[in-house]
Amino acid sequence: MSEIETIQAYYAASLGKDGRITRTQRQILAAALDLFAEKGYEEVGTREIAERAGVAEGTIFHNFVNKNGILDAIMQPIVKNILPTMLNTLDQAVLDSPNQTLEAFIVALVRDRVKFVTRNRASLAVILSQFFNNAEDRAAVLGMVSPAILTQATEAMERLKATGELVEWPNHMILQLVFSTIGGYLVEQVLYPQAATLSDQQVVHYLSDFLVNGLSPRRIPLQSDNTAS
Amino acid sequence: MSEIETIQAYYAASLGKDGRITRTQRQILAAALDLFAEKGYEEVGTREIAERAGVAEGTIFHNFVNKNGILDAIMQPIVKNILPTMLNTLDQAVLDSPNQTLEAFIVALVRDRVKFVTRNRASLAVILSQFFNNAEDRAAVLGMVSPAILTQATEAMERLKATGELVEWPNHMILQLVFSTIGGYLVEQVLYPQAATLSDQQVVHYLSDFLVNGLSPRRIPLQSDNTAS
Amino acid sequence: MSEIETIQAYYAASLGKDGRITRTQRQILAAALDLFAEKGYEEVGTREIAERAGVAEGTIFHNFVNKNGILDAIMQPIVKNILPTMLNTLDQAVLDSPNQTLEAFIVALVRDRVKFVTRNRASLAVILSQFFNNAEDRAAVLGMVSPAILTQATEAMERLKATGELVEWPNHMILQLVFSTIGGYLVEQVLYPQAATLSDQQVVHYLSDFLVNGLSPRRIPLQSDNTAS
Amino acid sequence: MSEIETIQAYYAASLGKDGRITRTQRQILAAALDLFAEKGYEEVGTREIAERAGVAEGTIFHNFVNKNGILDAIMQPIVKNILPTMLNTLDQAVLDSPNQTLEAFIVALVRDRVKFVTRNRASLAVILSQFFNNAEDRAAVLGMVSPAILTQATEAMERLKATGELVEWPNHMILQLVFSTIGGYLVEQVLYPQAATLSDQQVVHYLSDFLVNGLSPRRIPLQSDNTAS
DNA sequence: TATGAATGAGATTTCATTCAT
DNA sequence: GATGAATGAAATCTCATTCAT
Repeated sequence: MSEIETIQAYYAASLGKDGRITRTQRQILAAALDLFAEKGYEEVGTREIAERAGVAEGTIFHNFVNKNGILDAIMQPIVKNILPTMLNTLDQAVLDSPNQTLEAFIVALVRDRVKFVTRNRASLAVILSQFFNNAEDRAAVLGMVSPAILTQATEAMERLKATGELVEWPNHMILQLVFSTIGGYLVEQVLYPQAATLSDQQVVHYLSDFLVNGLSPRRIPLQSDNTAS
Repeated sequence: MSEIETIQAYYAASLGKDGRITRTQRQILAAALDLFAEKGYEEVGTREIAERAGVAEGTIFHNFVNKNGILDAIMQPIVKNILPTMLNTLDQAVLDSPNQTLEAFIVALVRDRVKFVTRNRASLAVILSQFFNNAEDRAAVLGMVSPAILTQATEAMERLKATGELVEWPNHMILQLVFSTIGGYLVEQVLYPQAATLSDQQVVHYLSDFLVNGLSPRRIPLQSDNTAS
Repeated sequence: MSEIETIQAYYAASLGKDGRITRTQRQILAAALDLFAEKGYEEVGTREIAERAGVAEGTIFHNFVNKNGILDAIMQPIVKNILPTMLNTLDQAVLDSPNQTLEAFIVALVRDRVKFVTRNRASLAVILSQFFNNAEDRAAVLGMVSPAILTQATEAMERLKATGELVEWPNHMILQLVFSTIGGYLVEQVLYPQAATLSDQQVVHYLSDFLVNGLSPRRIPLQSDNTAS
Repeated sequence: MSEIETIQAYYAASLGKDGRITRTQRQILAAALDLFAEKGYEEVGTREIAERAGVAEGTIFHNFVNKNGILDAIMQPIVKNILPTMLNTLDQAVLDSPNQTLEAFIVALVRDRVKFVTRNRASLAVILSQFFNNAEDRAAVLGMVSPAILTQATEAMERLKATGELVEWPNHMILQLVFSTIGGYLVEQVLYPQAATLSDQQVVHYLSDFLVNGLSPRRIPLQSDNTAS
């Protein structure tokens, strides 16, 4: 994953004539982000957004064409740029060192995600909400996982299984467990932004350790212990 | 948890005068459940529900007072029971055999949830959607996690830690990981109902095994092995 | 004015097959009377009436055909029977003694009205409300003042003017003042049923005295006094 | 009372940003006033108002928030001012000439009210209707009779009694009679707007004369005359 | 006779969007 | 570019009334 980890940096690309985001646009986006995260897209009216942003209702349509245009402006940078980039980064790491251990692999994977979640809570709340509420938006999020990436991920898993680093479970199930663990952290952060009792570093440690142990091939002594009891 | 594992069984408690759910009410609930699960609560109109249910629009309001009343009738039975019974199971398992292994404990927990998810996909889809979309509904779901239940869960974890069955991590983190793992399965089922490639039994095996290994105390040999490599 | 001064006595004539008013009908009428007087006809729903009456909604239509049927049952006895009777009584009194003084005449007039108002507060509240809100009901109330009665009243006023008992003002204005004075009392009673600080007898005295003095021909000394100052 | 005698003049205070009433708002208010006066508030739909006003239905809600908002805009200026200014007049009359006769005093009072009624027939019809129909609106009208104002009125009456200008009756009864006389005229004007056979001046004369004679202390000669006859 | 579930026409209200200024 | 009044389609909801039980 590269340096671009904040949404603001992406607005320039999609808004404004000369790659610049207007003060007005920023006000509207900030207001909408707050409100969407708090109440959900459907529950927020354009009048409300305009009021909180301190602009006229018409100004919203001047700048974003649609109510949906605001949502796009919030989701696009993450869905179209950051997440794909992140997935590519993951893949690159795997490709770079084919004989990497599961631990190193997972730690790298988790660390990036945790940082990202911490930095983009509000936007992720909106994306998460849309993901579960709108089939189209869900497709958009899922669509960014290109088949190529999936293929590469599958290859990585097979390689790790071959070297005895990964349990011999269906790849589909392994992926689900990895996503669940990271996703669960995401959900917690998004829903309780205030309760950050652990440092990012600690979280990375726990999640990685949990995943590594959960997905490592079962050792003989562990099995015998269980059998013995 | 035990006997009550289908939503229909709960409707009786909250609807109808003598604990019975009317044919009309069932029609409306079925239609609404389908539509909500498919398009999301906000996207479905009462007219549409009435049409699919084969009743007049007024009949909806006669039976459920509100559009929101339908949603309540769908969510209530699950929301009011899923977590409490889940933790009941946990408590029961602990009471039944205080020196039980983490494995048996988690297997019981996971098995119940997997069955429940499989049986109540549509309703859970609606609840999941509302949970992320509507602060009020989220509060309703979370509000039912009474402090008493949390205390019980905490006690159970402490006991397992004391007997060396559970890793010495913050309880909060352990809970999050358990919820993540089961929740991830829930999300997958809810979003891709068709793709059931694994049997319930297999899923229970994988999830349990993953959790048990992920949450077991780290063995010295494992650590030294890792360090050695 | 005869003895029939309470509404209940009239229900028999318009309801029930054998001139009897059912227990159910009484319940409905009582509930409706309360509610109409409190919130106004339009603001009260049939569901509400049924609830307060402790009957099913259908029962109302069984007994009164219409929602409007209830209103009719409340208004009819007064509008169709009592008020006309009262007006005829008034006329009779005038006819019986053509050379009566204004005082005796007005005292008789006022006394009957005051008693009537005191006894039928609630129903009068409903009638008053309808009078100002519904052109049709207003016509019904006004229609009960037959031209014949008006003619007789005019004759009475002319006679009193001829004998120097009544000011030489337009009859129309004199009637308005009489109605105003009595109507003002009606309004006060209807709107503040609780605040009955004066006895009927006292009220009759004040109203009569006020009317007699207000409508007596002006004496010379009074005029000269004013001029002198 | 003085200058502000038309409702339009009051709208400015409660509507529009810079104390101005929009052309659209005036159209809506005019249409609503006509319809409410003609059929009563409950019988008029917003669609009907919009049609007669020549605007879209949404425009009503854009400008008045509620259907009830229109009613408020019609009632407020009058309700907030009619009684206060009425009693201001009373107070002013007393301050201007403490030794004024009852006659001059009542003439001033009546003249103001008669003018007001003549000019605001339609609005008063709506208010009158609501007053008798809706407990809430009634409370609003009555609620504006502040204790302070009542105190002033009472003091004025006591002063007039002390100077032998006013009959020694309960203040409450005197007020009722004054209100009845003026209110009766109001009702007549509101219900039969067309039948204006008398000029304002004549009406003022009759009502004042009636009140003055009705409320003047009874002269001994008058009493003896009556007794003698 | 009494019931109360079902009805559906119609009422109010919301809201994204347009457009003249 | 910004405004905000106006729009009208569509949504939710109310309510008197019917009718099978």
